[in-house]
Amino acid sequence: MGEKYNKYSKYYVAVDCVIFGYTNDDLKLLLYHRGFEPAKGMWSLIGGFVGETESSDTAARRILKNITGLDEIYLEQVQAFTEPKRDIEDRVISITYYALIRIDKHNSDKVRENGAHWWSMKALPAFIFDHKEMVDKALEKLQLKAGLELVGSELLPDKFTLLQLRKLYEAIFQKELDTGNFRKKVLSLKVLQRLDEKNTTESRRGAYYFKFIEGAKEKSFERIVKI
Amino acid sequence: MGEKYNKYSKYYVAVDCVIFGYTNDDLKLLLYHRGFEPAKGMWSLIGGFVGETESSDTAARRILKNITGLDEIYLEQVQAFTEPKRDIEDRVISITYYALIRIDKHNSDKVRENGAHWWSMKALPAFIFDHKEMVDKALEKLQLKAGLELVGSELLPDKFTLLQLRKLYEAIFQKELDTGNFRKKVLSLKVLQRLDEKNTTESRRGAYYFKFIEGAKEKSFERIVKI
DNA sequence: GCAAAAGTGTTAAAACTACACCCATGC
DNA sequence: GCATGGGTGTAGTTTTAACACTTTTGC
Repeated sequence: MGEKYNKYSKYYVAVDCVIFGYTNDDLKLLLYHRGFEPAKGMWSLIGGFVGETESSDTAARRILKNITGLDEIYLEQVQAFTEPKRDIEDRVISITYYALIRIDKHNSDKVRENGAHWWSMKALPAFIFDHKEMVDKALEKLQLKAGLELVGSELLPDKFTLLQLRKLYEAIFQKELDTGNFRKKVLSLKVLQRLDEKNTTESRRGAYYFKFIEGAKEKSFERIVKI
Repeated sequence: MGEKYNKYSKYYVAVDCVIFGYTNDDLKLLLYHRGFEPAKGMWSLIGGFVGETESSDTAARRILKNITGLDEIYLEQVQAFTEPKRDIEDRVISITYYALIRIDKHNSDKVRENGAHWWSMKALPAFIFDHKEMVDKALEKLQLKAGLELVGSELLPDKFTLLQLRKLYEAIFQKELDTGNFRKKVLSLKVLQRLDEKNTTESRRGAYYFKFIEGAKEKSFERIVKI
């Protein structure tokens, strides 16, 4: 390696992942419990250091695979957090990502082994360092995405009802949405296909299942929810 | 400092700034000419390394102040670029920012001394490393911002005509906008105040100058240009 | 008089919003 | 029969988009 830069300092570089999942009408985050001082008992995002041969994207995928068993996770960089004293131990630059996880597909034993737990977004615990800020930024970014294109295939089971989809959107935007209007908006995008099968567990009448049409990306930047 | 992390590697951390300015109906970028091999003759964003006591935000402000003489620049983080081999010399993580500069206010002598030049977005030169990608991402982010709130105070002189504002928007979105509709949309936001003074240099008839009303933030997330 | 930008007006289509209302079914 | 979500319909308003037209003034 060259030595042109050696009057400058180097720092540790880590990734932290805001892992969103969705079950039971509830948007959730996968978090680690911190079992040692300092900040023992608080919760942290799942993260790790960036290795010498990998990009931060690759590192995030490695870490996510490790803990959830899943490949091909939807992943987006949020931003870098760089305050010199953000980590108590030493200077660490954190590059934050958010990930969308199908809880029904992930390896829950592995998660448990690793000491991670799913927390509802409605009642999050105390975070270490600047992790709360990371979560806030990640949610903002998720809202931006969900407002411009229909998310769901990354979070819902393969087949789902429009109630489930609406509840997901309500969880993401943390507000209630009109049943009829949401339905019309979503169906107008032509990315969902109705199946000949009904879900009868969530309502008396039963609601048709829908699935995402393979490869049918809605025309970009349709507005789904006004933010 | 602690030694808990010392089995991990450290890397150089730099910031690169995509500096937007606007003059003569033209959106511009401030770039450095690279005077040495490798990649001699190509152009690079303006950047520098992050010091031990500063965050990347602070570093970006320091570098911007150095080259433009300006404090209080509008600055937003774009994202981190982390490919292991993105820099030829050694591994450097780049945290990319974009900045909006009032060209009429900046110190152009200083810029010249530093070997920087303004390039029109319409005809950009060849960039080193991944700097082209940084510019693309920065423009996307600027479009997102400009689509949701009225930018201009950061790029235009204190008083400006609606023609100038529209030309700025056309430069940002790289497409033509309807005169009448743009005018109505922009004025409906109630953030501009018409002055009793006309600009007669850009049209025969003369156009009223406008200025931004101090502190009048439009209600957040109005849509100005559909993206 | 012409060109060029300033500024206003018109109109149809599309999108948004807030509802009302009937349907199907398990309890 | 009633509560619950499923699903459709409607009506008023707002927003968008395209473009016509009138004004002003230097050349």
